[in-house]
Amino acid sequence: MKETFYVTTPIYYPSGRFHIGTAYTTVLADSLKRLNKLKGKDCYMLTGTDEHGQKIETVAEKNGLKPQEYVDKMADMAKELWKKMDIQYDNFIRTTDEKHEKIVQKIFQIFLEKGDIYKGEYEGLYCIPCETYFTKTQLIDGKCPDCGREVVPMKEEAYFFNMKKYADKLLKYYDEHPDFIKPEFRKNEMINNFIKPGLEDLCVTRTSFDWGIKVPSDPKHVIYVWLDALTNYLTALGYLSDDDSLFKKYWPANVQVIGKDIARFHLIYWPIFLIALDLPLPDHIVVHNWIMMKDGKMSKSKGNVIYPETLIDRYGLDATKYFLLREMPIAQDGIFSPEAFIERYNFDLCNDLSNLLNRTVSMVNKYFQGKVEGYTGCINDVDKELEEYCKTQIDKFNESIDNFEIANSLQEIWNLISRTNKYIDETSPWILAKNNETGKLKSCIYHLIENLRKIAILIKPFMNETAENILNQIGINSEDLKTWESLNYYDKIKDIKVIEKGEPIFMRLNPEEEVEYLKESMKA
RNA sequence: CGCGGGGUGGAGCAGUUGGCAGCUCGCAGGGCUCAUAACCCUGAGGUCGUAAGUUCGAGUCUUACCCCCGCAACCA
Repeated sequence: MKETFYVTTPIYYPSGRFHIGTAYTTVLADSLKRLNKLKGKDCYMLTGTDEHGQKIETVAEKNGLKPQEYVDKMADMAKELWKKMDIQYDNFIRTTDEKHEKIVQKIFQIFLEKGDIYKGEYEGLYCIPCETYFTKTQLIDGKCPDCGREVVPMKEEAYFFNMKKYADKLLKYYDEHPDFIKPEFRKNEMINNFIKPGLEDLCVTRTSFDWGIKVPSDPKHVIYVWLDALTNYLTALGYLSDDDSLFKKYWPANVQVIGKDIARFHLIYWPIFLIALDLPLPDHIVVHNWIMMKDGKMSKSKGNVIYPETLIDRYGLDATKYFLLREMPIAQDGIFSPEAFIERYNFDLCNDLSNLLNRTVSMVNKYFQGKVEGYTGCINDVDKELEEYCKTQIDKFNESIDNFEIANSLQEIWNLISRTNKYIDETSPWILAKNNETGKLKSCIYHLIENLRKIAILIKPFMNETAENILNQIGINSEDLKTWESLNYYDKIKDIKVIEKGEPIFMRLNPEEEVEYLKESMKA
């Protein structure tokens, strides 16, 4: 049986239009799925929407809709965006799915019976008009961060999950699985800020609104966000349902991708729920940082919000994905700026990659009527060095990927692209042609084509269309020459014919015009 | 003294175990013509936040101080 790979995104809260950060998380997960699929694994990717809660109730009302009507609309919006972005998810879970709701109730009952959940009182600072609790640190000048009005101390009956009971087990797990949390400093953040000072129990129900899953044994309570939301990763696979074959096949998850805003919930509460359910924990939880703007956080009031559609519609999906994956380090905030986007596009995609393909295809046509017969070995040290460099870069790529450093792994691919461009100057094929040094010329062309083939395979998980385009232009049709495994050999291309007139896969953009365009679109 | 991350040529960043300070962009000069004002080469530019210490030798270790950022409990 094939090795399985289960990757998840968070379920997104559809209280508004998805911005580029949401797209980034999803692209990251999708890329990991595609990579592992290419490596031959049996993959399953989950995404979805988190549709309950106070805020949804409020936003729906503002739009003159019932909560269910509103979330139906938003789930469609999400699916449409993921379609546009060619996200290959296998399941889209909605927390309003009846199947999900039933299992959440079941899980709640299990915890209740085990004594992990108990009834208590939730106390906090409450904004009456907003019907929301806030903590002291959330307040702005001591007032409600949403509406600016006074908050009052309130309490209500609520159920709590006994987190304290599991704190030691969680620490032990962290300790025994150093790769569980990526990057590692997030783990220390959790330990120092929350666990070491003494974990507080988590409130898992509310009575102040009812757009949520009811507690079966006490229906005036609805299950509050985290127990409902986090368990989606299990319910989506049919955990505790009549058909749990997917769960048996794919659990535990290999990688769960999240943003830093929900780190605490995924790094503390989620593993504890799993421990309490006596289930194995995921291999890795990858916490990525945020996409910031030059002037700080994206916000509508600053007029600096960039939506994925803006970039995709004008520059294409692959360019958009490339920028996100290349520019956003996992462990630091990345910065989006129109200038940076256009620079990446022109330098990396046009000058380096597209140009390499273009000049190579042109030479094969010019010197050999578009034909490449086969491998003729290494004619000289330059060839040999190039082959070795290629191998090294693939190793480096793998190393970075294993650490979820996607930006670095792309960097390694681009180093290979640059090295290949340099190889053309080192071998000067136009001189070889002039001097009728056919043997050397053949070897040079073969090496260029072979490197392009490898480059295409390496970028395929991140830029599928571009990869296919490259392979098509250099005439690689055989599926055997498109596999991940085929990165291991150098000599298998035989009797291919490149496209007669290669179209540039990326065309240079006018920086001034495009920066202007992006700035305008961000204001709107 | 809450915990953690960081301060490296004009900008953005790499720098595993201490051993001649690198990358991308920008700038200056050159090369080539297969390709896109592209591609390739060379050069200028840094007392690696400040001060002291350990060491034959520190961006890399220790201590103190200055500055920036993240986290700090129910916010998806």
